[in-house]
Amino acid sequence: MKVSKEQSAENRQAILDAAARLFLEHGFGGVGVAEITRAAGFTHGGFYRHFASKEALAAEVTELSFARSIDKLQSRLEEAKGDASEHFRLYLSPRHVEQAGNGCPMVTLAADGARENGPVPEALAQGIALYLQTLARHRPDGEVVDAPDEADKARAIHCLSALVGGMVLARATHEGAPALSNEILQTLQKELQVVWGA
Amino acid sequence: MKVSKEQSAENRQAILDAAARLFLEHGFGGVGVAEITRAAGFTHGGFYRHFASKEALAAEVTELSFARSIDKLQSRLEEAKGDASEHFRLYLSPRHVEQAGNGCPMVTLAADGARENGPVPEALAQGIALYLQTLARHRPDGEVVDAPDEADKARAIHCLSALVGGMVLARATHEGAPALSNEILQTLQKELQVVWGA
DNA sequence: TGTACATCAGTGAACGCGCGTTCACTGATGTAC
DNA sequence: TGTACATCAGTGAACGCGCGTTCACTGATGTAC
Repeated sequence: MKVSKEQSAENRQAILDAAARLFLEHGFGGVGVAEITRAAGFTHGGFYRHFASKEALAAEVTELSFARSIDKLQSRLEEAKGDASEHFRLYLSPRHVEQAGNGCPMVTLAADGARENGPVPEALAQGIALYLQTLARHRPDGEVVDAPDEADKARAIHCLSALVGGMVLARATHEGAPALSNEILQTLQKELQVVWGA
Repeated sequence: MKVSKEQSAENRQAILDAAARLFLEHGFGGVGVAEITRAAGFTHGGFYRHFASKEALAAEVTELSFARSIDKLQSRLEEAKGDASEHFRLYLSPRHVEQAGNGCPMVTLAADGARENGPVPEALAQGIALYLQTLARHRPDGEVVDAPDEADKARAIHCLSALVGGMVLARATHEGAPALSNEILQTLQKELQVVWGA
């Protein structure tokens, strides 16, 4: 049966939200179209009324996840007036280790998506560039600059690399070596506070 | 036809080597048993004389890749008498961005393998733990200690996280934003030299 | 040492399964008059 | 405003394909005598 335009738009968003969560949890290859639409409350046949292909959905999910991640980063930095420690604390939390579905797209999708063809790698590169730029524009003293200098960019690259790598390692050791997983989180929090504050 | 024991052992190793390269390039899900055995010079049917399953192969590849990576790290640190800058230079090189097949297993396999079931996650956690321990035992002044202190461990976690995360980001931006990809490599090299040397 | 035979590494066809995608169909929506 | 009809979101069966795995077979290896 046909549904109203508003309902259809809501349903499309429901598929997108379910896909974002499931892709972040299991990777692009780890979840199928049928599972995604089922999670959104539909059957798989109607999927192609909303998206041209699974690949197109993956690209849109990438964009959406980065947009949400960057919003989160920006609001945290602005609330704390440039103090990034709260962002580090939330990023490097056990919750973020366990709940990948609402987490950072760079941890789960970057390695995966870089190997894809089609529109995903481009969305990925754009997302990373924008994330880094956002981070670089916020200085430790609370100032927000339009054109970050070399030190701002270096600080952003340093912190983001350590956050992403640290989360990859913390997730990978979470089951087999949970003590190490926690040590990685705790240690990076202290280390990055120095990097950011210096 | 049957082949000699020596030949058979060589063939098994050829499959293992081909699998290591292909898994590191395309991830565990991105390459099939048939492609792996073909790359090693055989047909897929004989695969199961050497390995119980694709999963078992993946676990062995994980162990092998970590062993090679840790050997590489150790010999580089020992040759340079504790100066890690040569290791950072090689790790953060364009060659490592482009040739994942002979590169660090943490960049490609960690996010992938942590989501698997079976023996892979365990091998992954063990590999990361051993890699970190090896790094922590080598001090900047060239001393090699048996029991690293807190500062040694923090240094190791900090540097490894940034290396892995940096490589993930450099790979993900390599096609879509090559200038940024290079900037990440260059910046991290300088930043980590400070972290290591401090 | 020579011979007869059991072993088993490798072959290639076949199996079953899950996946992305297509399609005929349904029936509520939205529109033309 | 009311009615007849075209549209199209969603359904569920079906398709084709590639994958991991199995299996009967081959023939060189290695062993028992």
